[in-house]
Amino acid sequence: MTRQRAQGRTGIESRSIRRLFREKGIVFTTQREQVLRAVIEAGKHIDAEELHRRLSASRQRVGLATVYRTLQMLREHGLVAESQFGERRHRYEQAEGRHHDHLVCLACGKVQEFEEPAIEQLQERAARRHGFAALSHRLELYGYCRACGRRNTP
Amino acid sequence: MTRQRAQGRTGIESRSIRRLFREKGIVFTTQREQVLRAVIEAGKHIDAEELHRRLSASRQRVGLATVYRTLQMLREHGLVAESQFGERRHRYEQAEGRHHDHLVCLACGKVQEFEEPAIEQLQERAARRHGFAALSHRLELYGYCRACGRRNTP
DNA sequence: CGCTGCCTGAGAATGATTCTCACTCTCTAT
DNA sequence: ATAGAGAGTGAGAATCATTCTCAGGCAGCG
Repeated sequence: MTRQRAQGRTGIESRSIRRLFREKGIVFTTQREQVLRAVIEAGKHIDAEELHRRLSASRQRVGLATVYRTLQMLREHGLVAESQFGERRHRYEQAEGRHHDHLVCLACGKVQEFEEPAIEQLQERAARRHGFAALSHRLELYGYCRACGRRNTP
Repeated sequence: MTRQRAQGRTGIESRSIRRLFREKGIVFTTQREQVLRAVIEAGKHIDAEELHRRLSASRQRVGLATVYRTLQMLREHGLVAESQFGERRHRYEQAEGRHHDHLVCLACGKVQEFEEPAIEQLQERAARRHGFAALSHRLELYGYCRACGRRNTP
């Protein structure tokens, strides 16, 4: 298979993951390392089962229960982000420094990301107005992407 | 476009629901009437099972499967709105003319609604910038409500 | 009023996620 | 290093919201 992927973007060495975990107070195990690495390599919006499948195929076997446990733990530590696009299952991606939201196409299912800092500010303002201290949020727009929109709305 | 709604508060007569269904091309059944009426009477964020419980207690018995089927159908016709507040189950409410979003308290679980028309506009703009035709959206802010925030962050 | 076909209900099925618990491994203190 | 304590793991069972199945019912048209 392909070699250790692009060391620049996704090629986190074991040593740095170990250190990352230590900094966050997370006990290091190879399973946890594998899961985090797989989420990062997947690139986008992967679900637990697919993650489990990939891990079983290559590298070391990791139990499905552990995949779920680890994803939840990584989420609590802010290392992965969880979304749900009107589907039953959750999807995960590496938590970026900057937050982004999602455009979900109802026709082809494609999910694209977008950022709109102004929205974030307004959200914060709206929350504050209600005496609410917002920690995180989830914003998803449902509709038709460029390709499908052309097809469906003449 | 007739603004015939709010017959008092909950007192929608059978006749108007019948007509409403007809206008939407929905076959009228007493079960469907009961479900819609119960959602409206519940007032806020009720889930399918609770709805089923209430219907079984009072009025006519309605099967759980029918509750689910009907909720989905009413949602597709824009008569009820569905949300999911980080829980497993979905919650439903009467679809209002104006859209609103939700503030979900991570401590006490309380859900309050808010409106921020400016956010809606920005969303629309962001979507358009990506060639995306937005039909609906879902925005939830997670954090601490006024009461819980005082307790947790002194 | 009688068909035709959509609607309903009870229970089974589904499927994503969580739980259980015996066993294993990590980490810290020796 | 090493051992001991305690947290992590895996396989399968359990959970549980939701959907499916299909025999029997009604709605609505003619």
